Parts: sequence; C-alpha cells; structure tokens
Amino acid sequence: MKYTALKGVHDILPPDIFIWQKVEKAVKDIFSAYGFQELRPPIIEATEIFIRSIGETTDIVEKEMYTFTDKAGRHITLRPEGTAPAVRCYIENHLYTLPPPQKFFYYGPMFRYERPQAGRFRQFFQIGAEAFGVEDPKIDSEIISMLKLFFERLGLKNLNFEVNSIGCEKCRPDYKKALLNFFSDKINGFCPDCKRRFEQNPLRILDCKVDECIQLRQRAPRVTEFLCSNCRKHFDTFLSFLKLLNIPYVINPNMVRGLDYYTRTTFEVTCEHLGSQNAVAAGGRYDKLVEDFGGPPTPAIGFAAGMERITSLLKSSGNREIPAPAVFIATIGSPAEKEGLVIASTLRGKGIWVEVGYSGHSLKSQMRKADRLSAEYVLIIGDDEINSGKLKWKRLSDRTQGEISFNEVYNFFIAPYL
RNA sequence: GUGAGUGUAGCUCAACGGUUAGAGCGCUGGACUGUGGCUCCAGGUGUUGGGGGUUCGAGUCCCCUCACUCACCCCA
Repeated sequence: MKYTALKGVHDILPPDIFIWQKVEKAVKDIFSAYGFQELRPPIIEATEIFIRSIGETTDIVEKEMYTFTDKAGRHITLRPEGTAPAVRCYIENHLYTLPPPQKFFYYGPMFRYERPQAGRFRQFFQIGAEAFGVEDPKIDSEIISMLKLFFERLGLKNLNFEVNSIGCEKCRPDYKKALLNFFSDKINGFCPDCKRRFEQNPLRILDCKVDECIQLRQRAPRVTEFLCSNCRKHFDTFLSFLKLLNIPYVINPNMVRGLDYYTRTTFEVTCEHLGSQNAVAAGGRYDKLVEDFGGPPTPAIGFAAGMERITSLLKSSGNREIPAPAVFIATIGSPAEKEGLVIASTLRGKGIWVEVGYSGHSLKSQMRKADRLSAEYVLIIGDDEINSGKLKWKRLSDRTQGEISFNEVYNFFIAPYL
C-alpha cells in the first residue's frame, strides 16, 4: 500500500458514520433545549493562547502540541482543546456585552501528539460546551443535567458522575501547602513518577495508580476540607441541586484536572467499559480565564466530551442502524430500463431514496441486490409491464406484491412519505 | 518518550521448520433462462508488512525496520 493515514488518525466511514450522525443529532437536540448555541472557531490559533490557558508545564503544552510557524513566522498551533479558543472568541467578539449567561457549544477535531491507545488518538473529535457569565452553582448543575440527558438520549448506561471542588485562588494555595507538608516525609516511598510529581504538580499524586502511592496518600488532607467559605457554599449548593435533579453523583476528592485554568467545580463522567482512558466527558469551572485573557471578570464553566469514546460505547452496545432505500427498481430490457430511470428520478425529486439495477443484471440478481440493501419495496418493470401499462411492486419484508399503473406510482410511494 | 503484544486473501482467522499457503464470511454468476432471504455448485485474488540473516529448506527461528493494538506517562 502506497499511502496510509497518519499514525493516530482515522477515516470515519459507513457504517460507523451513522453512529456519529446519531450523536451529532443528540447534541443539537439536547444542547439547544438548554439554550446552547453553536460556535465554530478555527482549528488553528496562536500558540500563545494554549500556553497561557492550559499551563506552561502541562504535558499538552510541553510535548503534545502540533505547533508550526507559518510563512510570516507566526507561531501557530492546531488546537489541542476547545476552551481556550472559545474564550478568545468570546472576548474578541465582545460577547460579554450581551446579557449573561452566554451559552455555546462546538464540535470538531482536536489534535495532540501522543502515542495512540484505546480511546486516545492524535486527531480526535470533541463536543464542547461553555457557559459564560454566571457564578451561580445552579448553572453548574444544569451543565451536569444536560450531560446526563444527552447520554440518556443516546441510551448509554453505567456512567458515573464524579464531582469535586478544587477551590479558588484563595483556598487552593493553602491546600497545596498542606499537601506538600503531608507528603514531604513520604517522598522516598513514592514511585518515580510521584517523586517527579511532588516537585512539579503534587496534586497529581492524588490520582496515581501505583499501590504504594495509594497507601501513602490514604490520610492525605482532602481539598474539600480546605475550601474557603464562598467555595464551600458554592460546592454545597451545587450538590444540593444535583440531588434535586436526581443526578446520582460521587464526590471524588482525588479528582484533579490536568489543565491549569480550572477553579471550584470539576467533574468527570466515566465508564468502566472504556479501557484505561475511561472518561467520556470532563470539565469544570474556569472563573479567572476570561480575565486572564484580557476580558472583563467573567465566571465560566464548560466541558468536553470525547466523540470517539462515545461512539465506541455505542458500537459495543450494539448500535447498528444502517439506512436502507425505500425503493429498488428492477428492470428487464432496454425500454423498461429507461422507464425505470425516469420513475427513479421523479421519486428522488420528492426526497425518496431510490436505487436502480445496473449493467443488465438478471432479475434474480437485481432482487438479491435489493434484498442486500434492505430496500422496502422493489418495482419490477419488463416488456410485459410496458405493454400492459401496469408495473409490479413487491414489499420485501412480507413478500406481498401487486400491480399498479405507471401513473399511480407517484401516489403509491409519495403519499406515505408526505 | 517508556514497556509489552500482534502483523497471512476485501474481512475474521488456520497452516509440527518440509509438496503448489488454506477455510469461513463477503462479492459475482448459475441451479431457478421474470422474483430476494434457505440450500447446493462454480469463480478470482496473496510481494505471508518490508529488509537482512540462520538452514538443504523459513509464513514458522534470529536481527533490523515499519505499522497496528494495549498499557505507562498524560488525557476527551
């Protein structure tokens, strides 16, 4: 084979594409019921945007970005995530002058240079949603509720909703200090990764998978114990709304998010059937990011859901709906073939999916073809039908058949589809 | 970036180091010459991922390389 797709990227084609379309439809239906409108930012942005938002020392920025300089020497990056571009878009287009909340969703490919594995790719599609301008935890609960409804619409089961609060710029430093203090005499027992984490990002020690580290952190202070009164109140109210909305959740104080911009509420929707990368959606508040980007102080919250992870769950739970033509026109002989082509064209003009046979195949093989396509009806036209002025129809599902005159065809097929 | 596993027909997979690398599915045609699904018959395809080595002989063993898969790191 001369050319193959690049590592970690994939063609999406039938029948998988039907699952993708199903998800895309659910996004539009559910998200619009919550008043989220679509945003289509570009796929490339100035590199600086990602460095400043995601964080200079994160893996995404340090080693995973597709970055290049264009012909004018600008530093450009293929977006590795969607929040930073959405924030840039919000500020640049002065959307903060509109009444809050401003709620948006977006859908499209993201790019990270990583080793591919189950649920992880170099080009991957995310569904993102962002709500700007509201601090009220009510909107946090609406976001979770929207996700729950979205997954329910898709028929996904066995999902876990994990929530946490990582505090604000006031209380988080205190927690970080307490954590460092607690771990300082345990460094020697850590795995090599956690020794590194202790220096770079001690919060990450909390979700290490190595047994020794899990043991050592048993009695570690919990972030929820260090929340300032405002954050505490925000979190408690958020949780009370989740209860009100009947959303089963688990507080996971060890859940830390990888991106620097998060504040207060964070959450993840996970599923055991996904393999090691078990999050189908994740997000949180980023109350300082708009301000950091030069906009007015604007609280905000958002999430991203991984399209490939969602479609893989749908695939493994037996989603196999393949669209089928309404009519297959089988013809014998040249006059009939011409007649069939005209009928096909007319029905298609009414939006009916019609397939025709090709290259003079036998009636038998055309019938077989119609069957393979799962066509609902077959129209049979041959010399007899041309002469009698009546063509034959057959419904494949129950083998019923009959005759109709040529000028009845349109009512016969079009009426049921109006 | 680190580690492990797998590469054979369009797909899923067989083949103790030993003849001409097979089967199922799918596809096309026929039996049924104008009626699909079931059955039967017929038909075609391989640089065994690529390169090198060991051997009388390599799909099989060894080395290199590439790709894919899974896991770590990290993350949707």
